[in-house]
Amino acid sequence: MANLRQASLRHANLALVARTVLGAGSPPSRAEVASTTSLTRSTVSRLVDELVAGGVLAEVGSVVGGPGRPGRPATPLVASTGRFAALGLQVGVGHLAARLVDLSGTVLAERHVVADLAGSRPGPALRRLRTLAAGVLGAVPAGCHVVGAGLALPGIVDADEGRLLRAPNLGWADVVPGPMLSAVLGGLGLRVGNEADLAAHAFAHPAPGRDSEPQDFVYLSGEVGIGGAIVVDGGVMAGRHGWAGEIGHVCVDPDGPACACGSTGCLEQYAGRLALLAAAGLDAATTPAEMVARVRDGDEKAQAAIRAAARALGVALAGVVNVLDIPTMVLGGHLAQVGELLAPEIEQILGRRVLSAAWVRPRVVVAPDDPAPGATGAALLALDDLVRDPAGVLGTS
Amino acid sequence: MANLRQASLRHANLALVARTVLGAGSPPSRAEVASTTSLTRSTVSRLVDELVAGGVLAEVGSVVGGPGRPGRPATPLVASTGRFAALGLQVGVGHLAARLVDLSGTVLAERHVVADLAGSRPGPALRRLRTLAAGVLGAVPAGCHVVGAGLALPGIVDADEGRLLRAPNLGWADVVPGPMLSAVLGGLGLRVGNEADLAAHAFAHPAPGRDSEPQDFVYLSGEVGIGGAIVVDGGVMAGRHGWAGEIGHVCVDPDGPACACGSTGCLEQYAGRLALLAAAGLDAATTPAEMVARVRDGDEKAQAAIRAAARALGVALAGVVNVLDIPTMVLGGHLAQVGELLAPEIEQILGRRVLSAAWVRPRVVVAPDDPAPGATGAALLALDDLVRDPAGVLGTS
DNA sequence: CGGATTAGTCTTGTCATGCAACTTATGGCG
DNA sequence: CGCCATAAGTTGCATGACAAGACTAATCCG
Repeated sequence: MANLRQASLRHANLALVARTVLGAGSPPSRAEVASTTSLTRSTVSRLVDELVAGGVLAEVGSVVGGPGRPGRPATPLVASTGRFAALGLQVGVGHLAARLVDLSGTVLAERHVVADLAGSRPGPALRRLRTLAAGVLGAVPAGCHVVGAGLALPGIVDADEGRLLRAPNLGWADVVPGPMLSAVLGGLGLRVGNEADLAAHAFAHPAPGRDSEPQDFVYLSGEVGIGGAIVVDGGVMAGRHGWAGEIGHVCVDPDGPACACGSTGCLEQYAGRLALLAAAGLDAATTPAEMVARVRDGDEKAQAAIRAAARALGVALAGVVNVLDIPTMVLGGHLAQVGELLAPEIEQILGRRVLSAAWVRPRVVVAPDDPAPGATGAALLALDDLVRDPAGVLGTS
Repeated sequence: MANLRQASLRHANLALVARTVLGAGSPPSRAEVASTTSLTRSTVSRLVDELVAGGVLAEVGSVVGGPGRPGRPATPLVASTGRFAALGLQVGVGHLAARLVDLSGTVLAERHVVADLAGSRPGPALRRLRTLAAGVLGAVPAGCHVVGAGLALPGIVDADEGRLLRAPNLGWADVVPGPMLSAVLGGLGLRVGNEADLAAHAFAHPAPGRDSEPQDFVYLSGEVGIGGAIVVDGGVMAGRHGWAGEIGHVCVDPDGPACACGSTGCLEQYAGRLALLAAAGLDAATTPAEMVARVRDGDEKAQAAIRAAARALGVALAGVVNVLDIPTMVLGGHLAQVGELLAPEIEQILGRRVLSAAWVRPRVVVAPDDPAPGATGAALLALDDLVRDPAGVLGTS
């Protein structure tokens, strides 16, 4: 709750103008920005000129003035491409990824490798990630400024200290990845976050400053276990210590099977990837696509496993919806790949178990197939800082 | 996301100064306010003068300047008493209440009646409430301006439309109380809210602009069923439609007893007041104090009922903690009255079932005994508007 | 070619804050 | 008792950000 001086005013309005342009469906003119922000045209003009000079925004060359529309044609404004970018990294249980995303949301460069890191040691894995990051950073175009870096990790993270506290599925505990990567990052400063939180951020924001359709939802990220994130009004709810969203360990049945976390009947024991495959009598290496095929072919054991998973998800999510009043669920990770099978049944259970279902029917959405949404989210998070305070990168701070 | 003009700047800084004074532990001087807000002394002086002239703040007559402390003595500032107030109303299943709370958090007037409203009709009940409100408003001191009114209701509420959608324990559905009370309220405008949400607000804020210790917690409000509220950073999380916090209908055991809401195994079926008494083999009219006495006297059935309730609460709350990372639980309503019995056992279960318990041990707090905290919360909510934008009540808007 | 229309720029005025000097009120010390 | 140090609060001036409205630019249409 800092005080406000005149400069803050300018900063806030710069951010407002930047967000308005970035978030608009089609490139808006200065005049349009003025009318949507209810700033005057003169003020918007001045702020836009600064943002264009600073490389945050750009004027589209092609001037728009269709027939039947008199008057001076507008100069459409867009996020500038390839001027500011951020590095997004991800360590998954089955892969490593690095991405460079720019202010317009374009992926400028990308590296992705499959790697089985279950039970691995952090050092070698982070060295491999460092190589990926170096490759991506080598592809930075001339004149492009990398403003930040983020790392998505599948576990409980202390964001303030940049520390991974515990990642059961990797077998890692108490790891601080920043120093290991700093040789490649230079002075960039690495922001560490939970994979589900960052994937959820990417789902809510296809590009910096832009909002996608559901702005309030619960995101489920399945890789080996099940992670989750709560998104309210486009922002990820971090919780008191940044550990919110551990939906995988919500209790579905107190008398259920024991979980590695020490509790019993956790959701993960029913709908985690390994639990799902085991219940279907399949090998741990079976791909989700194959599982889907078996269910469609009438494999009764696989069908029962899907039904059990959907039931567990329905019970757990109904509790979440009752508590949070967020009636949209997004299935990501392995849950996305079998999402078409799960969604109808989950929706039916939610309809029965959610108190407010009579007014607003909960719905289940399947996330797009992306092997590393956490990397994108990590990059977007760093770029969001720029959007929130564009004055920081302008000459006059 | 409105734009900022110079006036907004002044409004924001007025609010900042007002909050700083109201939220301070001991009455601060202008100079202290300047240093905590990092505004300059001159700016603070000007803003404080305006707030004092407008009746929001007041200077304490007794000037403070102890020995061993040279320099001109400070002029302590406090919230002005009896100049601005708000009306808080509450309809419970067992009572009606009206309170008048002023900007310093002082209750200027109060009326409270016991009434069994289970299965009642809204009209007569609201007429009785109107009488209470009139009584309280009749006690408004001269020169005191009533700035708003709020109403706490035990059910699902549409705050924007001021409509009670459904209150199962009252037997009410689709009621709009505003018009019924407008004769007494004048042009005041009634804000309607969920009882648990407003009680939680009162717990988080003992007075307008003042924060009490836990600023992140889950509040449970037991009357007949169980309501709840999520408080994050001192603010009640409303959810997408304002219906968040229905913890009473979180599923504890999918194979458990049927609930009136249409689901099975809801928390309310284990820890609701009636369920608790039934499990203990006691009459529905038994008071919580009597129940506590029986447990302490060794009544095994009562002890078992408490244990079952604690177990259900533990399971449900563990899910909430895992999802939200809010490790503080506050027991209100009838749960507060048997809270001393429940708290230790709930804490133990949370310790086992919460993933992050190893780092931050969840704790259970018992709310102070107040028959109508929702009424206080409703009044505080209206006063918070004033604190958030004091310019509204000053001469120059 | 001129009028209508809309986009964008420029000039002037307003107003809230920062800055720094000033006034006020008190304690301490010779 | 009187002077000085110290801290609180006030006053006048400079800065800078935005609003208002006039002005210029570019296009369509008749």
